[in-house]
Amino acid sequence: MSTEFSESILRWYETNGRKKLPWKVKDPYKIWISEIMLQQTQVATVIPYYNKFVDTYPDLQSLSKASLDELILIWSGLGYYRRIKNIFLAAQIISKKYNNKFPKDYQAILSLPGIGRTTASAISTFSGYSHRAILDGNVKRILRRYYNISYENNSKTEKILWEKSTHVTPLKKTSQFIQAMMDIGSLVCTRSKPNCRICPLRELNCLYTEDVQKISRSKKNVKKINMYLLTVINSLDEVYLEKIESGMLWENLYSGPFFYSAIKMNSWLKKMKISTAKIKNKFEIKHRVTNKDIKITNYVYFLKNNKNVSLSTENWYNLAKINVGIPKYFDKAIKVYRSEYEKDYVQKIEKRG
DNA sequence: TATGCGTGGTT
DNA sequence: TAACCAAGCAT
Repeated sequence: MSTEFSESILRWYETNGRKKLPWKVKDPYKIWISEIMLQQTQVATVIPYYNKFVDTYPDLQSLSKASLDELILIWSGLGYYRRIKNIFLAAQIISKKYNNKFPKDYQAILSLPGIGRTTASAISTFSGYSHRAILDGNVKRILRRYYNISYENNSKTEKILWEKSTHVTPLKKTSQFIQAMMDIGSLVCTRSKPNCRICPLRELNCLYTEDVQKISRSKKNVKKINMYLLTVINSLDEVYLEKIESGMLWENLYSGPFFYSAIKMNSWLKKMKISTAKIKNKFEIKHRVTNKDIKITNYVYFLKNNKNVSLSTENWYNLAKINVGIPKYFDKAIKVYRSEYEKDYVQKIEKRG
């Protein structure tokens, strides 16, 4: 164990650490929810989602009663929806196998769906159940700079980084230490323009001068995709939504029907007996996911009487308060539509500023 | 083991 | 604009 390293980090934490984040609590359930939300997601984005979540589901008992649809609704807009499905599955396991008490055993935590080594170690350590190192993006960046380790992303580098993290992580005040590392990573040892002047590792033989030349990684293959989206509205101000099939992007969320070719969209309209004369508006939305650049053309249809079409009567949702989880692009589409066609909505938006 | 998974943000 | 990153995990 490297005492000098950890003592320096812990001293910094005393005066500069983030000790008042909403999930700085003792409840392993709440710590778990926060750790899942924080996977690949920034603190500022998580805070409102976290507060709403623990307000709605304050404990494991309330969570275990929730349906997947309800959980997807509360997760709506946060992204990486597999995470909430795993929370749902884990809640069922905790309910049946652990009598609705969050497990204390590290291997038990690690075996829950959606929980890998870093998340298990963070939950376990923050809950006071163990004293383990983590290896998130912050810790990686600090260690790479401190030890001058290349930015290669292979299993060998990963192994070295885990060894280094375990090496510097103390067995006492472990919780404060790993929190401090993440705080330093996001506040001091930042990706661009790190503030070495105020870094606690400055006088500790940190090897950082400038980032080691990043290995020329294969060009990210971002695909440009056209998507054809249908926003079908009826005279009751309801919108037609379908559950997105498993295997698709955004599976289990709800959306207006969408297609990856205009031909398929048109044959769907024909099958549903929706006359193309009913089209009310058409506009474009740009939406980007990790490796896809999606140009969405949204076609708005208005049906005065939806008895003449073949759409199921079960799939209509109040436009002003859609009570199922929808992807961000559909939220964008609805906002554009409402701002153009609902005077009240426009006024509300203007009032809000 | 390289890739898919969402969204918001920076450079 | 395009590339890259953010409290990673599962396959």
